[in-house]
Amino acid sequence: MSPHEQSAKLTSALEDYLETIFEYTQRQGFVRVKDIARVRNVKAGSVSPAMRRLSEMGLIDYERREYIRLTESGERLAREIFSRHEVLSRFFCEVLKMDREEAVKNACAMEHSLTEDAKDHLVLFMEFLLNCPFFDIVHWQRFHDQQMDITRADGCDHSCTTACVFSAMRGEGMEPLRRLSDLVPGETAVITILEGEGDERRELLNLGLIPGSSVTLSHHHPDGIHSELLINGFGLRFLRALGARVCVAGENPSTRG
Amino acid sequence: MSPHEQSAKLTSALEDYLETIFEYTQRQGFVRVKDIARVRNVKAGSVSPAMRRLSEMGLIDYERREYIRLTESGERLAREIFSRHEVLSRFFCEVLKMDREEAVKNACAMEHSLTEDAKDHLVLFMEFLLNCPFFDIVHWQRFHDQQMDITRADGCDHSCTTACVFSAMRGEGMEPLRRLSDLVPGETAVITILEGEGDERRELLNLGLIPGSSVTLSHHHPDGIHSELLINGFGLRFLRALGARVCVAGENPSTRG
DNA sequence: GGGCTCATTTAGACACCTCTAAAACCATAA
DNA sequence: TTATGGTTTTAGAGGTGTCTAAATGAGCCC
Repeated sequence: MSPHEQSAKLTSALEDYLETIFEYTQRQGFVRVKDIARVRNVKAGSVSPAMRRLSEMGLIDYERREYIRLTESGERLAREIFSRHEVLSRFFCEVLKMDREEAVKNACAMEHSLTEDAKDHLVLFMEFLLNCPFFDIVHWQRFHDQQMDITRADGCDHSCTTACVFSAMRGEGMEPLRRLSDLVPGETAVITILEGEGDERRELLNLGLIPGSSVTLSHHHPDGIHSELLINGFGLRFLRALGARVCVAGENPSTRG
Repeated sequence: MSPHEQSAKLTSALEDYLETIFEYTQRQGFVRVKDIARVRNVKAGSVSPAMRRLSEMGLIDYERREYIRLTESGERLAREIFSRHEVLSRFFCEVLKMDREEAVKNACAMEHSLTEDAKDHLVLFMEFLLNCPFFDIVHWQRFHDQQMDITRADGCDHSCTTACVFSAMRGEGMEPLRRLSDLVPGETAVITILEGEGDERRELLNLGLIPGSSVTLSHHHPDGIHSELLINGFGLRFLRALGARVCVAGENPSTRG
């Protein structure tokens, strides 16, 4: 009856349960333990105590063995949780152009830790993209598709294509791009493009070579095939051959201004 | 010595420990239990068993009561985890323009659930923004600052300003925008802008009124002050007065194409 | 060596979430 | 009314991660 602990923070598991209840009740008006267990892929024995706790918190109306319904405050909270889910999955799906399924999977896992502040900024950004004529979705779409094709390609080297696309976008014709491997000791630059495909590309990322990162080449290793560099203060020894796949710009590009 | 379970998936807590060890050893070459406990804000008694497990997995070199160092495979994995962290915090900070501290806080909490696929797409998007001349960072910056000022304002109604900014961006002069409250029963539209400030804006979001969402007005409630609508299949009763703060576009805007 | 101090480990508790298996409950059919 | 079958709850156990408090170890000064 009384909302005992309405202010207490929910655990992620309880948030998930509440969200499932919301989604289900939107369709049916009520849920049973069995439904929740099925949707959330757990056993009914795990759901039962969770319902008791949600009920004690005043978030659901629940008498043992009866239908489960949201209270008013429960629905408000559930919509709030669901809104985090929606913002994230919409961003992944519609802005980043991920597969719907993969987008939702990520959103489900990340939504519990998205702060209000982050949500505010993310939504504002999406509003901007939705309305700004200077963000040319056509270019982004084309670039995305082309890159994704490349990562799925059969090993053929498309780096020239990539450079082309970027050069065209920059309005610079076919002017050659500088590479990480071109840097001289002591020189600092910003990473702008990774040209690797698939796993090779991921290897670059996993080493910390992330677009937007500022890198300083410390020195070439005596072995002649490695170089040492500093990425945001972290040291890294890498194969110079790999560095040829990393494009850099001499000064901070416009996005950082 | 031997990497017993190198393939076993790490829990988030162990990932955090490994990441902390990485960051610390980059500066000092080694870490002690005490350092980790301080940085991660836990007691030494909690760190100890975690180090034993990481050691059993072959990710760190650790003899009881000695310094902690990463093994080769541990460092590789740590860099991979750190790369997820970097991608996310860079996105929050440099693209979404959040405060560095808040950006890192979110990244720390979300990094453990960012899949490879999501990271790929996010990085690709950042590459695009870094290089695309059609994404005019100046407009985004100005819009961001203006909106953020609005949310921090003292309650004065800036909706005209907001409309102005958007109209200018769309190159439409001062042509009036349609509102959610203007929809007639049965009509469908896409949410483009939320004009509320601070908590009012959040209330809209928490109800599910998210930019990009498709909404269909079901009917006006007999009480005259509420309306019922469908957002992506979910029902919602809302105050029509609130709907005046929500801008909509008749057809899918360009971002969805 | 003795004693001091600090770091680390261990042990015991608690919380949370999950599972399985068995018991309790309920509705419906015979 | 009784039997049956599906649903839900309970009980017990395991895994993870945290804490506190006490025990252990190591270094250092006298």
